[in-house]
Amino acid sequence: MTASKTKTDSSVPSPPPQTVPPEGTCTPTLPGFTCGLDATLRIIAAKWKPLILYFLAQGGPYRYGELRRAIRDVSDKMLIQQLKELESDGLVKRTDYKEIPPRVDYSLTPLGHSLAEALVPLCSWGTEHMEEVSRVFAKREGWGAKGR
Amino acid sequence: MTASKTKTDSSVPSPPPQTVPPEGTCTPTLPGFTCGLDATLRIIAAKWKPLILYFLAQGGPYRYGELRRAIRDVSDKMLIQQLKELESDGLVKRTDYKEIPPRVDYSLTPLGHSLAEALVPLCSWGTEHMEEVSRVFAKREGWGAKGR
DNA sequence: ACAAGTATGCACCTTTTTGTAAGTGCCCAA
DNA sequence: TTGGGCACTTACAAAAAGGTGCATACTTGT
Repeated sequence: MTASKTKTDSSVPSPPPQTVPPEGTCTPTLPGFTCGLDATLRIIAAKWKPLILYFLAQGGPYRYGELRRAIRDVSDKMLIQQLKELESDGLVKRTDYKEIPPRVDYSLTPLGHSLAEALVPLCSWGTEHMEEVSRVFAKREGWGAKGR
Repeated sequence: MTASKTKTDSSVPSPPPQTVPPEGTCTPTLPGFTCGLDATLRIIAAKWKPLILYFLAQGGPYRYGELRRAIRDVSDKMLIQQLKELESDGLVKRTDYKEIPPRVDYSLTPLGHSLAEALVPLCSWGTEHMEEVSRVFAKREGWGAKGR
């Protein structure tokens, strides 16, 4: 077995050969998160969440249908589902006008805004390196059955 | 591009009801990506990739085993798999010393480095808002069967 | 000799995530 | 009446993603 289960550390002979290297930069402040990045990822790691946040960040509040059309290829189910999670995580605010033909809109909370801002560099990176990125994808798709 | 919805307008009632709103900020330069963020996500959206990049970014090159121990809970399969993808995507460089007991190490390419830097804000966000984040998780887990 | 560590490969299987299609209640326009 | 839009909801797949465990080839420590 490889060392997965932290069995009893019965390591006797030469136990600390290499210590887990970087320990400073990431603050393991709270239980469960290895570092800030880890914490962040657990909140936005979903296919459409970053896009939703980013979209909401750049326009004012959006109505459900607008978002739906703006974010290409997202389905109702996914959009609603992720909006709900974002809402219950305190990143997005949902406003229901309780009107007869339904009218609802979504906007960012301050927390959501701050996260959206943290996403900006990623967006820039993608824009700046888009050629490389698309080359990568050409490779993946072109080569078909192997890479991934 | 704040509030305008392309209403250039058609006073004509029917056909173009609402156009996809924000079209400026994200540069839809290349086919397939709706914006830079989209492109970036397609490259790093995997459970361990951001963590791998981030780790590699803060120490020099790491040997396979070190990474394995450093990134808690990752399995051999996943680590290797994602390292390979990162390698073939040009973000990570693998150096095989071809020694008898295998010895290999991984480091970031310049491209990988730039991406890792774009991840810094996310890491900071997580660190800064870790309390909120863990509250969110307490809710999710505590409430069990409903939320998510 | 035997266990353990090194860096992977591979087959098999479970869990998560995402997608598809259809349906709801209500209103307006043709 | 039919059709469409609005904002969702639900049941049922399909597809990823992730995990476990065994194997390799070789060395070193016990």
